[in-house]
Amino acid sequence: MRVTERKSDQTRARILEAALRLFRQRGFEQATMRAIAKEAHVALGAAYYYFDSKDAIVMAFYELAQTELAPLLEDGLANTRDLRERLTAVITAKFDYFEPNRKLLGTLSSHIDPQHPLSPFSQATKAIRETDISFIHRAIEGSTTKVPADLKPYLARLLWLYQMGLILFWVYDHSPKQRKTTQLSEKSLASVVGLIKLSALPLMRPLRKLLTDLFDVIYEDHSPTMQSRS
Amino acid sequence: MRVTERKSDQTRARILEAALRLFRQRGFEQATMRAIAKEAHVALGAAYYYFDSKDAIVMAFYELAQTELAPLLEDGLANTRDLRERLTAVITAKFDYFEPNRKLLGTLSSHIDPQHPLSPFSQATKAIRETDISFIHRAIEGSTTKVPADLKPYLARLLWLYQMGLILFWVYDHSPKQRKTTQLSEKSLASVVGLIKLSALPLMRPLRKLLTDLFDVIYEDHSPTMQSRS
DNA sequence: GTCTATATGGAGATAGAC
DNA sequence: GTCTATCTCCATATAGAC
Repeated sequence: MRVTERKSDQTRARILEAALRLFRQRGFEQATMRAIAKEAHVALGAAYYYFDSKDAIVMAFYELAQTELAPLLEDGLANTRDLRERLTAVITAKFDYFEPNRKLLGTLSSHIDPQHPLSPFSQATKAIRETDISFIHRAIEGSTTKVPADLKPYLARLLWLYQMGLILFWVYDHSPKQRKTTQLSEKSLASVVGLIKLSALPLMRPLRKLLTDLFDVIYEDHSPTMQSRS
Repeated sequence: MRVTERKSDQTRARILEAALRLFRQRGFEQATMRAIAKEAHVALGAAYYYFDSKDAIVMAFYELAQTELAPLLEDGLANTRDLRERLTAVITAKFDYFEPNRKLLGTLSSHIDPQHPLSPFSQATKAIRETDISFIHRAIEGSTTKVPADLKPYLARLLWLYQMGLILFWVYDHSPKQRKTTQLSEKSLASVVGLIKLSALPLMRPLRKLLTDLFDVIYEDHSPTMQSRS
């Protein structure tokens, strides 16, 4: 029996799909585990057999999204070497992919707290986050734009944060077809790329330093360090 | 009987205090209405007599905070005319005041969604928000720093957002005594004020335009407008 | 008007039979 | 693996005493 055909995998997938369907229709809180189980034609206990908790379903959604998104991001990066266009491709791919689940992402954005497992900044989502950042990294690396050496180690994370901000705005953007987000993306992206190019001027070194210093403070590790005695 | 002595006001206050105490001790979700009622030495029903819901208690906390914060902010603005110092005073006053409830603010920051009543961006908290912004406005107006005319209508809201960002960071800052936030505030505040002064150069006009344009997109009203025919 | 006692209904989660 | 039956806990509602 091939692994991909295992009945349990199908059931699991069915439950996940049912959950996503309900999340979309009625939102996260309204979609109770009972309703999800019913929608998937399994008993409540079965749903809990496959997913430890309701949050675990969300985690599975994150992982599924990353898997499905990867090739789309690949495609986006294949077509151009212009930095602005590359970043646009990455962001647009995400908007397109998440469009059906925009409202779900909305209620999930409640979890800003890095301590909460479902937060995009949490330990639990670290692998997903790092993969995501690596796409931004590649968008930069494969472009024709030259990035100053002192800025290089920071830029991908910086742009990732920027892009998370756009997504957050998008999630709560109630304008028709999220037109405001489109405008905001276009205008701000042009500025951002403009600033990156400007920042390459030798004159701008102090400003770059300022920025990277701020970033160092934010990411600085304050947790009690292990005494290593090699 | 003086209004301030009404027994019901005392009971109400006692419930609010009990709630805040529990919120601080165990966090928002763990502090159940039952526990709050017990802590306040009233029956569960009494708590609901004074507050329509658990969220209503939080709203009362917001309002209390604003009332108690106002004179502290006044003081902060009375001592200096330097813009950086004035902004620092406002932000520091808030950090100091909210220190005991930092974790509570943390769980409340879940409500980023402007649709949620408890969100700092919601309709329900608009009055509080506007008062808060007016303090930033006064910090700017009473300072010696000259603000370009085209930037003026935007600056208070812009700095308010910036300051909300700092508070958000502070709320999740687990470094000892929130030292990271202190560093971040100091460094970024100096830059911000520096940028404001720089932005006054005639040369910088296009950059100001860029910024205000972005801001217009964000705040632009997309809701169906009433046909007014006066 | 103020408050107690009790009820409702639904949530996430689990134990244990099949 | 999958089910049924059940647990526990909660926010909230209400009837009616004082």
